[in-house]
Amino acid sequence: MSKNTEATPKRTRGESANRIFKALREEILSMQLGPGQPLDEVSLAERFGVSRSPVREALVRLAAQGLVNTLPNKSTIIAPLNIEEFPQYIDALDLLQRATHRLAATLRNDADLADIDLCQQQFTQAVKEGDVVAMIERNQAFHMAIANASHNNYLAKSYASLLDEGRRILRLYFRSYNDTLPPELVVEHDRIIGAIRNQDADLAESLAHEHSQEVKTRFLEYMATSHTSGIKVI
Amino acid sequence: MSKNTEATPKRTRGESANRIFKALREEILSMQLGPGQPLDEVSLAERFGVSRSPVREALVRLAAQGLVNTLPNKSTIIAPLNIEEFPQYIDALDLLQRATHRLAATLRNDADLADIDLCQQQFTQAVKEGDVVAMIERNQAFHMAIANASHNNYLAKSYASLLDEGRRILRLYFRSYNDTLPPELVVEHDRIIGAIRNQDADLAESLAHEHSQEVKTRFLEYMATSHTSGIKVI
DNA sequence: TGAATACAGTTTGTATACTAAGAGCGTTTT
DNA sequence: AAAACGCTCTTAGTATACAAACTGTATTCA
Repeated sequence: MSKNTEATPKRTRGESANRIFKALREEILSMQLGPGQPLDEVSLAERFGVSRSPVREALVRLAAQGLVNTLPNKSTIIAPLNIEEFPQYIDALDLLQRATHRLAATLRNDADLADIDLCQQQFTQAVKEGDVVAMIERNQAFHMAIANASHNNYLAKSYASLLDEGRRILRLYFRSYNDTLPPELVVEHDRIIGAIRNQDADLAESLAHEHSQEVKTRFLEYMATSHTSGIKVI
Repeated sequence: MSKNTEATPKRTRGESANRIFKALREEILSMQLGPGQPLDEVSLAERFGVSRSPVREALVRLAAQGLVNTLPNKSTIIAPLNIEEFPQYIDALDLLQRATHRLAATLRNDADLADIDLCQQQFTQAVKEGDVVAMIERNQAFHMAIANASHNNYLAKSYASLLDEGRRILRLYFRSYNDTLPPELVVEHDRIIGAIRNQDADLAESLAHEHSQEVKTRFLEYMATSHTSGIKVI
């Protein structure tokens, strides 16, 4: 193993715990760190070139967000993603998505629209380049820009945590298709933008609903597919 | 066979941070610790008889829940509750409350109903005794029992964080009326229980909506009341 | 007199040291 | 030979030590 640490030379005081938190969070959400994988405090400290203290702070924050599970006196592991709760997840996502997108259509201002456009632009770019990880991230940013345009922090915060949870499932889903990206996602986003720009709340909610149901359908199809049917077991 | 560790009272290791977290959380939500009040790590460590390490862990977890704000290199303070966002808060609470209570009416089982009944019993007791802090806590437990009966962890978790946030506002509200408790709250809860027991989803949602709107109306009336109108300034 | 700076005190952020709780493995005891 | 005991090793939880940043005050200089 390389002894190369990720320690930054400037290391502003009070930022190292935050730095580790964001780095680990990104690796967990992008599935570079798989569910169930143990996280050792000492090796993390070595990797980031700090002591265990900021590492522990980062782990506590990750645990508070449900991204890792702390086994008392043993280790902390990447939180498993329980696929069996997927229908419930979609129900919750659908509700919050409809609510935020409907409110956004009513309450959005010019600055909100500009933010949304920018996110969509970056999303489109990621799809074009076939960068799945970036696409998932930009997709989340796009919907969060809309949620912020709803001007309801409470709904936006709940919605954000659901989108976080979903990033790992989406990663799993696209990975199963060798990371090919369907370009119709861009069109769907464009339609949502149009509804919000025209302040058509009913249409925005309806499109948000279709969008979440589409995710549900696609993922359930993927789950129903037998990936081992071509393998002879006897 | 492993030993029954629950029986041994010396399970202290690994619990002190959790103990401090729960104690501080309760004091914040019950407004014993007022918004804006600074929390000093050293005095907290002295108070709980531990070092700063578990205290810091508790503070980090509280910060993750939004109950305290960490000012870098300075202090952590109890998070201010921003009354100006109250209408947005009620919007969010209303949405999640309707969703969870509707789902609960459809999906509840006998164990759920027993839990809800127990919470309502404890809530009634607190109202009878005029114990406002206990009443607010039991009210939250009652609605969370219903949310758990919805069998959707994602919605329940979002709803729980909103109820947490609301505990402080409710405390503020009742304190302004010298902690007198209106007994009709018990009746409203009983009606909700009836709808859920009868699996009347529409009624359960409707009652949940009325319930949240009632909180909104009462609180806005309270906010609109001029508490200084009897004081001559000139 | 007023502003700027240096100094001291306080408190957080990080590093390190110490302790206890499990996990693995070998030895001992029937 | 099998189960129980104990040894060691690893790792998390806690305590303590040290360093950096912010606050306030007092002194100095214009």
